[in-house]
Amino acid sequence: MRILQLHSNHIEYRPVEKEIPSAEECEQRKYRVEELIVLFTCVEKGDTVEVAQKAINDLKGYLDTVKSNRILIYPYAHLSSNLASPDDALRILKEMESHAKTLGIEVFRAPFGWCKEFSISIKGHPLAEQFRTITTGEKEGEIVSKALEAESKIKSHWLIMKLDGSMVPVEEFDFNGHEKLKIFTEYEISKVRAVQQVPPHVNLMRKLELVDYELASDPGNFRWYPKGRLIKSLIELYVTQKVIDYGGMEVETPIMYDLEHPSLASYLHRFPARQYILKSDDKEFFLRFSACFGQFLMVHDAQISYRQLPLRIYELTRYSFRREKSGELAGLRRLRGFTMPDVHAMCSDLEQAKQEFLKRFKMCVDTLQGFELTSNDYELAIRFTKDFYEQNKDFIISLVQSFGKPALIEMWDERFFYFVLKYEFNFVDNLNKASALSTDQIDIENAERYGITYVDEKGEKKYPYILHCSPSGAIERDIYAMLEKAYMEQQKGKAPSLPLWLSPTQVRVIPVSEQFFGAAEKLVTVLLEHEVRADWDDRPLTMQKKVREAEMDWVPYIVVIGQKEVDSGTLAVRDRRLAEDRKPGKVRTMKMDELVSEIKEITRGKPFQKLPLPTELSKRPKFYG
RNA sequence: GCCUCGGUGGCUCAGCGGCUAGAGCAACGGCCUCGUAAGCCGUGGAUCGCGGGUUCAAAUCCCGCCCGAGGCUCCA
Repeated sequence: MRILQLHSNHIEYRPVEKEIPSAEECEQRKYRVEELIVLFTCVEKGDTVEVAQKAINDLKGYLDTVKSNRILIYPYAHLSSNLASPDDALRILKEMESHAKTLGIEVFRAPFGWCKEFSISIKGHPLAEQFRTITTGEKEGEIVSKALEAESKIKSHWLIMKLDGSMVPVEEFDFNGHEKLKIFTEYEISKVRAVQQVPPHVNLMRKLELVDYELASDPGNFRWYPKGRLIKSLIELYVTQKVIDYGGMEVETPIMYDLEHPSLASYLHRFPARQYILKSDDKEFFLRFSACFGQFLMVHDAQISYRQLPLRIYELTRYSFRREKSGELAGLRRLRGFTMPDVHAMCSDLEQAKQEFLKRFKMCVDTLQGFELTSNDYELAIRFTKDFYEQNKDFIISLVQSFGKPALIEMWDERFFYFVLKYEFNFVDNLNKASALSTDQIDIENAERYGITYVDEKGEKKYPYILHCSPSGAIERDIYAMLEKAYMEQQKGKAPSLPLWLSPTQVRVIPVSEQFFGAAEKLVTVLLEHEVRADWDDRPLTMQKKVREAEMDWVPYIVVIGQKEVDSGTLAVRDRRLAEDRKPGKVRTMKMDELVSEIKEITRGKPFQKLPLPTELSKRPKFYG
């Protein structure tokens, strides 16, 4: 509903002729009303009785402000191109009239369905002219809940699957030795609560100058400082490399799609309230919430033979957008704009899908390993329909056995999502919150919806099974998990750190005094030539202070250079990994090539990029703190 | 979205109706030229989140909004 609302000295109007057959009966004379609010009102498609009442309720405050209690409801179709039917419009307008009367407002209503002439005199004060758009606010939510209503009735059975393949209800499982699985299970089922505290990774991401909130954007859209950008970029390269090794074909697709596109609409309307909508001319676009759209549309248009299956297609979205409710956003854990690797596999039949699924399961474990996250750091959840379980018991058991720890099971009596089987690796953080990292699912619905087919041996078109996998989960969330894990280590008295291949500075060189600036710079040059990220501290501070700051930057190797090193040709290397129990890192004596080959060995197989910051610390701005 | 808590120099925080709004860190200037987690002195820097209201007087009390966190909910 749209209302042009005018605080007027008076209005005069006269019905001239009927515009539609269903026009209201009325006296064809001149009407005049003094000292009132004129509501030029346009009823739009989908407006309900609730909208009518809300329009009047909202108006009440305005009437008090301008100290008036007289209104004229004037039907005015010209405010929208999405009109309700005349019958509906009249019904809504009458509802406004009667609702206003019950609130004690003096109401006039101009006849509906007439071509009218009018003249009006409007007051000049700042609040005199207003335009309002009224919706129920819950409108979209209602569509969602209706779509999901049937689904929410379907019962989930919560179980734990042990390594021998047996399943017990969660209440009967002995969680001794599986504390994190217990926390995760409780989080999934009952949502237990934690203390009030800023998530540790939020402080760390800012102190380390990686990422920060951007107040000028929508909440949940972050700014990335050089060090954070480097880390994110390295992870992006790393995950992409993993997927290409597995056989993924990397593509790139648009971030926005036509809201009215036929194959997108049905998928989309399941969750209509979570989109960013973008207007361009008179069209509306939504920002993608996953890579599915672009890839499915691309595969839809492709000629695919059974010989080419499984067909793996991959994109790393920068970004995917989900307009999560504001209360759900939390640091890097839950964002509105995030980076998501997404690899789909089209498989000919269930047998092929299962084999492929297993292969990808291993890829996921392997990918997280690169972040130094192992099965000790996350919990497996598997979700499936009862039917699927009955027919594929051994397969599901093999997943749990391959994982090596008991897993949380959610089993449904009936299928209500588009998938029959899904798993995630869930990270449990310092606040006992769980969030999914890697995930994969077997989708039996979307091939048909998107018209994705392949040609089988007999020359017939068939719908493939589609697997949806994110081997790492959102990149931001990987960083969240690493920072949260580092914080846990710190609580245990260890030095928190990032994996060496992700450390923005791998080697920090600290000259003992200005006399050794030249030597320090030379060391850095050599390290850079070997593709080691090195920098040196040329600021006018004491050496002790520089060591301290390097430690607070989580620099893995700190090399102090003075007369001794210049004379001996060796390096004094303070090794962060050797720090224990809040004691400073041990200093090792090493040759340059030993240090380089140690770093090369530890970072082998991982991507490398230069640090996008000056190598002299004095030339770096402080982005935070 | 709802409920609760918070927002004070770049950062962390103190002040919670009444002197010119403070401290530490950081920045800047100078001294110091240093051997593995904070050297010393000085200078500049604040529309107290934004808007409105109450009051002789508002960072402080009230209302609305914005941002963050926690809870509820949600997580394709």
